[in-house]
Amino acid sequence: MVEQELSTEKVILEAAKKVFLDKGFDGARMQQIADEAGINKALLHYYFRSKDKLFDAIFEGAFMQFLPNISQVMVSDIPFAEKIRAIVGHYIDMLLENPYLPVFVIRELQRTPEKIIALIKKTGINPESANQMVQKEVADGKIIPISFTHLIVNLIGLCIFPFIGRPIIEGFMFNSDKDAYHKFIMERKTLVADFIINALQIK
Amino acid sequence: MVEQELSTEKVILEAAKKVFLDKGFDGARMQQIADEAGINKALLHYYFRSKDKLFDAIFEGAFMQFLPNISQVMVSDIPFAEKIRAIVGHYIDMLLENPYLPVFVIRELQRTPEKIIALIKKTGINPESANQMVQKEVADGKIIPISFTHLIVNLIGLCIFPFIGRPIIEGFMFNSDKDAYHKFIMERKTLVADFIINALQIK
DNA sequence: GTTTAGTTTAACCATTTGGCAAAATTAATA
DNA sequence: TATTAATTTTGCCAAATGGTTAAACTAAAC
Repeated sequence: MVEQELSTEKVILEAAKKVFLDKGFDGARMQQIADEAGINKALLHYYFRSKDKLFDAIFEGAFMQFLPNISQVMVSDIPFAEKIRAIVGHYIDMLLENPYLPVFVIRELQRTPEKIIALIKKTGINPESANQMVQKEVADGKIIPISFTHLIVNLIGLCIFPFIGRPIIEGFMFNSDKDAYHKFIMERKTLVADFIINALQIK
Repeated sequence: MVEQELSTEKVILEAAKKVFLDKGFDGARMQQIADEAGINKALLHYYFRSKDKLFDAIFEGAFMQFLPNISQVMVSDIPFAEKIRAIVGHYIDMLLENPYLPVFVIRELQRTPEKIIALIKKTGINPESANQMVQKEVADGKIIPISFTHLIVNLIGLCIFPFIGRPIIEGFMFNSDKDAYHKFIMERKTLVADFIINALQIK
């Protein structure tokens, strides 16, 4: 038989993701997840023994989404400036679709840092190729001397802060004008890339 | 008579600040705060009727500390580049002394955004003078066209992300080498300012 | 018709917030 | 100094919250 509707497990995972993303582990309630999924609390435990296990089931995916995939773009055969534009553009697009992701990851990063470091290491992500790519640009005199770490920290910081600080930016700087905030984010897709490219340029 | 030791209220506030900063409202426990203060749990309720009230008592101060004081520097009579250096330098110094502050504020900003927007508005902070200052630089052709909002969002994002992302940067990029992380932050005091100044320069 | 997976109801129980009255301490007054 | 009043602190417990489990029920599969 064809399952036309989502399986219970999927429904739970989706509900859990929604609630955990919004409230964080400490703020989330099993009851709220059950309500969101349209089932009862006990069923959550039938599928995922505990709150912790349920959380783990959604966390890895969410966290992986959070990490920008730098390496792929960095080793591709396009000019350096285009690489920056591509990474920033894709990353901000992802953030537009998952605006709660940064706050969620940051919160959990503070709660269980070791667990998350272990997760990154497990994935085998390796910044070495991207690092060498950047250092070659530096050596060739194409960009100012800067370590890969500083560069990537700058890039991510510039991309995520508008999402992290949304309440302040939208509520205070834009007097709760949602459209103004959205326009602001859209502007940043090119503005941030240009900002970085300009900052890296040698005078 | 001279009170050589801190009053009970101060001790409680300090303990509360420490625990709330680390764990957030949802993660903090009254018992833990009492332990930290070396007093009885009931005494917390005697001084501050509820967890909410105790939280409010520490929040405003913490939040105000988080906001960089831009206006003061912006209207001062020094070259624009020096203003950027001053703001970034002071802000990173403050973050070095209060490394948990950004995550704390971000977490609570997500939990009760309205409350915090109201708080900012209450303080009467006004970005207008700083805004005009920046727009004059733009009009005079000293820097590229950029809105004050984009500029300040860039600046804050560049400053706070290394603190927010510390576990990843220190644990993953620097293989848990604390000294390397600290050196990295120190480098950023000048690097971030230079990065911004360079990015704003017209070619 | 028996077994099994999925689901619900109901309850349990640990944790945590918060209230209250008594005890202890400090300050004020006779 | 003794007494009284006010403040601070403690121990204890009520109430609520929230994660977890047990038991019962349903429906599908064999």
